[in-house]
Amino acid sequence: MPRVVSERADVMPALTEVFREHGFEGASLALIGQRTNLGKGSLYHFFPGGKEEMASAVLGEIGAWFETSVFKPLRDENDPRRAIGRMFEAVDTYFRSGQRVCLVGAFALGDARDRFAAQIHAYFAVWNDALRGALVRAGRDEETARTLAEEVLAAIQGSLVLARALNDPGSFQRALERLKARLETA
Amino acid sequence: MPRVVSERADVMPALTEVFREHGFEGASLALIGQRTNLGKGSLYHFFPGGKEEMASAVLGEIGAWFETSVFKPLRDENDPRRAIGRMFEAVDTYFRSGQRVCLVGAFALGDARDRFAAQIHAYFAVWNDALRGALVRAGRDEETARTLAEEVLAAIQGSLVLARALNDPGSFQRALERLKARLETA
DNA sequence: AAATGACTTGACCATTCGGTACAGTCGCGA
DNA sequence: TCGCGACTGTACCGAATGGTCAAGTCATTT
Repeated sequence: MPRVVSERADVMPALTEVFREHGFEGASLALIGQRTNLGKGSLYHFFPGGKEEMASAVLGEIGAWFETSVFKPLRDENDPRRAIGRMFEAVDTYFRSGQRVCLVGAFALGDARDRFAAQIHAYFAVWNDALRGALVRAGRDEETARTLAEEVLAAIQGSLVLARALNDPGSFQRALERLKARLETA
Repeated sequence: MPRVVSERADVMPALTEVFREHGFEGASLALIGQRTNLGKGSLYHFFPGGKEEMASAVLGEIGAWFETSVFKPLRDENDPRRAIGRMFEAVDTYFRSGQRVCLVGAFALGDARDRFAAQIHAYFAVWNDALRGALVRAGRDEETARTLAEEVLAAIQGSLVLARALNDPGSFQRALERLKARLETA
């Protein structure tokens, strides 16, 4: 039998995909095991806390990715308009132009909401804040920026729901285009 | 022991709430039984197809409610602006001003997507169509109406996600106000 | 009053669940 | 070369899962 020494990081992509496709309750250890090519022994070696720790790690990784690829640029980049443009690019890539679902959003709507409330809340709150800040730096007044940021987040999440429900990724792409256009016009 | 003769319709509200709160996988028969005050025997008497038929019935009832309370008025009412206003009222009531989640949206994002693809698709497609039609009758050109309808549906769904994630029903209410304002300005 | 049939109960079934235990297998530092 | 510790597969656990079923209980019909 092959000994494939792996580390936690190696299984994260597969783990993420399983939770994204099946939700928390739907992702059984059996399924996780076969998708990661890891026995329960290994799984519990890397995640002593079991399924809950696995899901939490996935949320953490997603949060970290967005932090470096989206939130931080929104806060730090000199040109806020450029940062916002990059945000849309990153979002489009991440959600595979609407073919992928937002795990955090799915968790928020489902039964995993309470269990991971803090991480789910943080994801959206931090994004909202970073975007609002960038909009202010781009010249919007505080109130408009607040409204716009909330609107953008909701539109992204909602269009992902629609894309998935109607089996039409175009819903997501069109939403992104609309949002870009709206944020560009001063 | 009390004999409480019930019919299918009596258990629908409780059934709906269980699926809404726990999703398809998360709603166990034990949970369903205690929330409906019905033993498995009765449950299987009313829904021979088991959990799947229960969830399907719930989706059907939701669809029917929206059909008579939202879609049909959008299509048939003489004054399309009035119909749209009523749609927002109905939606606000139905989702308890953002404290309730959209079961159809939650199913669309989760693992129940494939199982109930047809019903999920129909819900959004019919709504989209009815709203687009009303917007055209209200004076919008075909293309604007199509875009606006899609935008409204996505905004509603997205703001429900946000409301739930941020634990702030206000996200939903503000979204509804914004949408109302946007659809009123010709 | 007997029969019917919708409704209910609770025991029961095989399967799967998340999780544990443990006997290994190997890479690596001493 | 030896032993430690990281890693892995598998057998196993009790509980819970979705689902079945026989044996009722009654209100209604006849």
